[in-house]
Amino acid sequence: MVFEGVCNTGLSLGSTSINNPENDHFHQSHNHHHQHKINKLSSLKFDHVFPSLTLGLSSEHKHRAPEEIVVSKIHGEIESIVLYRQGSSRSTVSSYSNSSVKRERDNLSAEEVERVSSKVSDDQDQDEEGSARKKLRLTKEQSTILEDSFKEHTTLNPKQKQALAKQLNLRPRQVEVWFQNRRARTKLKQTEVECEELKKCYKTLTDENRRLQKELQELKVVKITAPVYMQMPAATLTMCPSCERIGDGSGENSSKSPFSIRAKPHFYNPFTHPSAAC
DNA sequence: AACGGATCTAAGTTTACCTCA
DNA sequence: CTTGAGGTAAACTTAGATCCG
Repeated sequence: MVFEGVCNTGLSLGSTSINNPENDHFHQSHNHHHQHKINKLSSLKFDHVFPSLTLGLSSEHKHRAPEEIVVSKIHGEIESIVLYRQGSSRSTVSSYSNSSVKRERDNLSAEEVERVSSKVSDDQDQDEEGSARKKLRLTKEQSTILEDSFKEHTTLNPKQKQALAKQLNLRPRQVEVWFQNRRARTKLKQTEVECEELKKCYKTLTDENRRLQKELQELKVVKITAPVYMQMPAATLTMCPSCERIGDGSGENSSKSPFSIRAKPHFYNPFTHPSAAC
């Protein structure tokens, strides 16, 4: 085990050396101050990213215009109303999921899910005026496509967002929110990994400290029984684990005496050197 | 150069929904 | 079958940074 590898977790949020599979994606967008420029560049190639991904939706759904309202009927009753609105950063929820339908959701095709799970109150104005917000649950297909997209790039430029929203039959705002939350989850996961590394580091250091304390006690006993050490301050006696010399940490004449005295307190790195206790 | 609006993101919070005991 | 707790994720809010006219 190498000390630096354990403790250099880079827990500075966004500047880490942990080898996390998601890390690269995260750092691709770390410097978001430059993201506007990056987005402008990356938008040029976005059309090649998902050349053939579909949700199995009808062409009319795929190319639905913003603000279009689709009403589906099942057994003669209005079963769902799907709104596609744009331009509202304070998006009100435009879909409602029937609880009896949700459990079946993942077994349905995207089209079926859209038909049966997206519902809205009769009065959209009421919805916007503060009725309980309803939460859309993404289908497996939608989640998969979003995840794939996230692997390609952790942030989206407007063009990418628009294209993805169209592909998924979601509002661009929903795609945007998903990416925001996804980045947050990635970062949280990364932080948890780093936390675990720090715990390991702490435990190793604690163990080593305990071992060194024990060694110190033993050396104090040696000092008492061996008069040759009497002139050295007991509390600063140390033993180099590699050459097994004893020093007092005061500085001079360290190289020639078998009882070396170091200029500076020596920090023994247990991760890069074999333990003296072993 | 300074200013203000538009836009984006991170961070934190709220809340709908789901699972499970 | 119902219920409450806890977890998850979608949606929201806020603050700060950057760009651009």
